[in-house]
Amino acid sequence: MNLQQLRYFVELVNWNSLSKAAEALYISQPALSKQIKNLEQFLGLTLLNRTSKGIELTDDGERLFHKIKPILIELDSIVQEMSSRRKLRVGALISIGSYFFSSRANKENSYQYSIVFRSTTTELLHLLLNKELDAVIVQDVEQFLHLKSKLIFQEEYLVALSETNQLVEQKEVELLDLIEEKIFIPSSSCESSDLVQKIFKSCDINPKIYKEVQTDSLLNYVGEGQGIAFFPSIQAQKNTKKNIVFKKIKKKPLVRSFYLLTHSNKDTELMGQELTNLLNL
Amino acid sequence: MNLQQLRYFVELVNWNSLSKAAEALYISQPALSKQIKNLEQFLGLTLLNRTSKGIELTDDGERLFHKIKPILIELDSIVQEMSSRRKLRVGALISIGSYFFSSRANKENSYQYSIVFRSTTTELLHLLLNKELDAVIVQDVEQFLHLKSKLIFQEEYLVALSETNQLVEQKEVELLDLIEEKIFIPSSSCESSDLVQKIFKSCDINPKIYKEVQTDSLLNYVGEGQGIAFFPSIQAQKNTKKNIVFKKIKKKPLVRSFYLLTHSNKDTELMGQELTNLLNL
DNA sequence: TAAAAATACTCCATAGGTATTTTAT
DNA sequence: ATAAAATACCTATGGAGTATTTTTA
Repeated sequence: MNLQQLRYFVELVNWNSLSKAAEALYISQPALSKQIKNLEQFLGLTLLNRTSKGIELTDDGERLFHKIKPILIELDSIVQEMSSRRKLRVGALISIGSYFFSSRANKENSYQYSIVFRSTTTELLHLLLNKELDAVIVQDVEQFLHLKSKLIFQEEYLVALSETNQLVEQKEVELLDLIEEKIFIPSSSCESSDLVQKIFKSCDINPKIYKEVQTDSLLNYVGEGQGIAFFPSIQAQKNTKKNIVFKKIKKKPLVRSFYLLTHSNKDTELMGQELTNLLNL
Repeated sequence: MNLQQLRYFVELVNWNSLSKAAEALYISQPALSKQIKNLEQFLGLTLLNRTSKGIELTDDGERLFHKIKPILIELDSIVQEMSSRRKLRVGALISIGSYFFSSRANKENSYQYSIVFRSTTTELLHLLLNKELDAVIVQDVEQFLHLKSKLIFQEEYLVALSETNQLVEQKEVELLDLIEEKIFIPSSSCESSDLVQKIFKSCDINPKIYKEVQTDSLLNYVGEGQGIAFFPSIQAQKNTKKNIVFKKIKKKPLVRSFYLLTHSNKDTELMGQELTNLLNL
């Protein structure tokens, strides 16, 4: 005996026909027929009288129905109540999250989401697919398998220049202006370094790229006038180094897009506006 | 979510270890681990804190436990009560049943068994294997697949002679005395006709066998002195025809055995003595 | 390093599907 | 003849197993 059989039986009582009930349950008539028979065999009772014009409950069937229906209702309400205690578990990259979520949201737990941070997109997707997370915020992954996707935010990259660089005179710079510059990118493959390399490759430009380790170090190199680097505009806004200037790039060739990935559009809706509020824009 | 997971969870609470609980549940530790995780995923909650020295319930786990346990207990009691309404469904051959069961047992339904009659052993076994019956009474089938078997009754066959036959002088007859007689057996293959033929074959005796249709007709032929026939002693006792004499056969070469076949020895025990009472011996 | 839990895989039971047959009106 | 349920057969999901790895006191 299992819950499914009991649920089938209780629904069945609303109809005087296995076929109709099966339709209402979105299963085939033989499947329902079999499950009801299994239930009868388990109990050792006949629950239905079958006729060529439908079915009717036996006395035992009536008795079971009246005893089981309240149980199922109570069980459902317990599940609902327990599930309502659940917070939507959102995952995001450490590199994104630490910039995007206000400390208030993170610490006071005042939203109905709990947020966990992981270092790789792969790990986040894995957690989502295993349903250990309800949603993940990923960069530049618009589609993945069966997951539902929603674009939640786009952000351009700015170029960081030393204040001694002659390009600081221009209001905005062209990508082509930068081909003679030494470009510093994070050494470990990350969304930003991947994006930069991809864009240059797509333009058939072969710039001088120097890999460095830390975001902080990148800024140091730039500040010393040794080369340039690219930063998401939000990171640029947080910059405190005085000898560094950020310039927009014409036509915004470098843009990162954040997508919310979930299993169901319902979850996406649920998070909808609140997620935007959560973002520290 | 299913009942199994909930039952596992409730049992688990009695232990502070997945391994111990798994042992108590007679399943492997990984199986329990996975099911509890599935339950957690379904609810979107963490029910257990896992440590390297065991587990402890989270607040959500505590809450679920206190809500679910009474439900499971109630469900079990409903199942038990429903199952107790079940009568053991016993099947028997028409040919046996109409002789063996008193009309009182059959009609008043005063025993806790319901009895159905079928015309073939095959059909009975089929119903038992499909669990549409809990037990069947079969003739001369001692074992069948995994079914549990219990010998409940044995009965010898008597030979029916015309009162004009010279063998009526003897108190008992030998099987060999009968080889010159015309032997009437039912034409359609039944347990009795099979048995008679089998016994003669095993003795290397080739008697004159005449197939007839009905048991009643057999007695008519015998009464008219045209030949002999074999009958189970209980049928012999019921005979009302005055010109027929029944004689025991020396060494009881023709005996039929009735077995009770069930799925479980438990059912056999349950029926035990009461079944014997039920038999109209 | 030793325990407990989690993971990776394999296997098999069974729920559910489609096609067909049986049954009763 | 028709409508409903039952049966036969097939497929695929998931529960449970064994072997192994990970974690943490």
